[in-house]
This record gives sequence, structure tokens and C-alpha cells, in this order.
Amino acid sequence: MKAPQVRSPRKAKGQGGERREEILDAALTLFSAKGLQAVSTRQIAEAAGISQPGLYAYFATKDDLIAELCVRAFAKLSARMEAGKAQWTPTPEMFDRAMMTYIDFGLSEPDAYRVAFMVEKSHDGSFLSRSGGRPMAAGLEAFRGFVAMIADLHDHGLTADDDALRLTQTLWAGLHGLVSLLIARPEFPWVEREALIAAHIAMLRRGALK
Amino acid sequence: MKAPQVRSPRKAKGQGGERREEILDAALTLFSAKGLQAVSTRQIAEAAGISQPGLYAYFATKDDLIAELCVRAFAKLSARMEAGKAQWTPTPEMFDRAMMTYIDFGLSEPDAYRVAFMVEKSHDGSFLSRSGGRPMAAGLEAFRGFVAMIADLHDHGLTADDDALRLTQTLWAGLHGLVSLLIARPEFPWVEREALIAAHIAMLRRGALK
DNA sequence: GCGATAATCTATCACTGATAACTTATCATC
DNA sequence: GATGATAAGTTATCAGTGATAGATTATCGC
Repeated sequence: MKAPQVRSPRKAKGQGGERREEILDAALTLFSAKGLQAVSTRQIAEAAGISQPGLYAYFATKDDLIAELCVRAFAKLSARMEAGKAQWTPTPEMFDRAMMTYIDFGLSEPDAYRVAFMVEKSHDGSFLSRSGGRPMAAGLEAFRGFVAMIADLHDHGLTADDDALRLTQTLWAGLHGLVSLLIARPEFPWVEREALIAAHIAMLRRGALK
Repeated sequence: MKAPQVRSPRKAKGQGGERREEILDAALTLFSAKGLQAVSTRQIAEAAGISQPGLYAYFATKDDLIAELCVRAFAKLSARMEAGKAQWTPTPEMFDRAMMTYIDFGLSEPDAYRVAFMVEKSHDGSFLSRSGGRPMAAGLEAFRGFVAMIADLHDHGLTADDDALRLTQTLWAGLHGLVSLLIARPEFPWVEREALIAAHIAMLRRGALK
């Protein structure tokens, strides 16, 4: 059952970056399989073929390592958003498609999504403060394309709320609710998932557009 | 700075329940001030005037203690829902009011809300499984009155989706998104909160009702 | 007073993230 | 090719975590 990970040889002088990638890969696999809380730095180190304190040569804290994985995941979302931009027109159909892109991303990268928007910032500011808010910043960067789409719809007189920023925040909340609940409570007796997502998007469209 | 909590005397034979209440009170105060993760069993024990292992005479695990606080919080929501039921009529105005009740509760009892709907069930089933899913069950019990209202609106032909269950899940997700984001990301540059909530409810109403 | 038992304590465990201080491999240079 | 600098990695250890075992003390019915 235990990963027979071969300890890869010591890295040459300038090649610490390679080890860093190996650690991130090992960590992502473990996090996906067991959840963020359940994976210890010792498990990550073993899977990466390194001693546990060795991790701290590459990441200042465990949270920093997690944050790094997040930023990378959101780079993927940014790419997807940017790709969709090519065919964009201010229509209800494209509205639906943008919503779908967001939901698809959240469900396909649940760990990144969790860290960016679901992990709680403890009151004394431990997690995201120390990592400089990078995961959320990366998440919002990816979200920016979405904001631009809503603004475009608003400029064409298609939105039901005259405040585009407020409407965007409201829609984001609507999307986030579905994604985060599907991630956090998969065992809940949901109606069939695809129909649920379609109905949710339809509901948001009716609520947001004229 | 440290709480000068006087160690209350040993409880008489049948009075263990009192100590249990004292522990729950102390824990709720600490959790509200510092967050769930940041409070240790030793801190709870000291605030309750008891030794750390002494907690385990009353709660099998730390999660059980948290779960107990949750169930109690949701009992309050149930009471609010039940109170609102008296004046219920199947109208858009009452729809708005029900939505508002849910959001108000989430924002006024953020810790309970977090545990019931935001804390991640780790993949090997550690948290809510061990506590028997009681917080979520209590949350959904409180939510049941809300479900009944949607069904009533549906029966009067006022809803835009012909599947009342699916619409309820969709609306729940919409509400949850706003509540959970406001809890988890209070520092985000939101538009003015009351206007945001009102706009969100209006969006959900337009999307859910005819 | 006496035995039973509820309430509680001290001591300790395995584990967590993190740090200090030391060793070893690689590399550019003489 | 030996040398010194430094990157890469180690072992040993720390304080703090949730949790358990077993002894101890207070209260009760008799």
C-alpha cells in the first residue's frame, strides 16, 4: 500500500527547481487522494523521496506549498477563460457557457477551488495572510474575464440589475454556492447532477438577464 | 490577557451535565473569538476550569464537542423558521423574507454554519462520519421549513422550474454561495453588504418565480 | 463508617509542523 | 587534481496537538 517511491538522486547545484516540481507533484497526488488536512509533511516528504525537514528548503510552510498548487490550478482556469473569449458575444447562450466554464473548473480542480475560496482564514490571519493572498489573487485573476463578460452584457442593456459590479458579485456567489456544496457535500441526495447544473444556470440567467 | 477563570468546584454525582454546559459555553466563546482550528483542547479545558483530559469524560472527540455546538445553533434557526411560518402565504414577498431568514442565520452563527456546510468531510470519512452527520442533519432539519415553502409556491403555480425539489436545491446553493463567501472572505472588496444581500435575493426571486 | 461509582487528575503516547546544526555532493577556479 | 564556497540534504530535536491509561478523590446510598 505504501508508495515505493524511489529516492531520486541529489540534485545538481542549480537544479533545486526540479526537486521542487517533484515535491509539488507528490503533494498534489496525496492531497487529491486524502484531502488537505489529512496529509502530513512527512507523508509528502516520503512520497517525494526526501526527508521531512528537506521540504522546508523549498517551501517556507506547508501552507505555502498548498498555495503554490493553487496558483498553478488557477492558471489553468485563466487559460480556459481566455480560450473562451475568442467566440464571445453578449448573448444569453454565451452567458450560459461562461457559467458552465466556471462550474466545470471548480468540479475538475476541487482542491485548488477549496483552497482559494473555501478554506477558512482563521481570525488571527494565519493562512492566506502568510501566503500573501496569492491563491485568492490567482482565483480572482482568472475570474476577471468573467467580470468583463457581465459588464459587456450590461453595456448591451441585457442585465436585470443596473449595477454591473453588484450583479457580478451576486452571480459569482450563485455559482460558488453550487460548486462548493457539490465539493463539500457529495453524499447529499442531490438530483441528477447534470440536470441540477443546467437548472442552476437557467435560474441564474433568468435572475440576471432581462 | 489570560482568562482568570475560577475553577468551579467538582460536580456532585448526578451533575455532570452542568460541567458539560460550562465546557460548551467556554468552547463557544473561544471558537467565536479565534476560529475552530486555532482553539486547542487545552485552551478549552483551561477556560472551563478543568484538566485537558477531563474534557473526554464529556465528549468523545473535539469534533463531537464542535458538533454539539452546531446542533444547538441550528435549533435556534429551526425556532426562527417555525416562528415565521405563522404569517406565511405563498407570495414573492414571503419568499424574500424566507431567503432573508436563512442568510441572517448564516451570518449571525458563522461557526455553526461553517461546520454544517463548509467544513470538508475528509475523503476517508473522518469528521462528519464520526459525529454521525449530526450538524448537517440539524441544518437540513432547520432548512425543511424552507423546502416546504418552495413546494407551496410550486403548488400555486408560481415557480419557474417544474421540478420543485430541483429548484429547492438550486435556491439553496444560491443562498449558500453568498453566505459562505461572506463568511470565508470578509476582506473581499464587496459592494455594500445590505445592498448586495437585497440584490442577491432579488436575483434569486427573478430566477425562481414566474 | 463503608463500598460503589462518578468526577477528575497526572503521566504519557503518537503525531504534527517547524527549526538548528551538521554533513555531503557539486562546481568554478587556481 | 586539490581547494574553498555553497547548494542540497541529513539527523536530532522542539513545542504543541488530540487522545488514552490508570490512579485518585469526592460524593452518594446504606
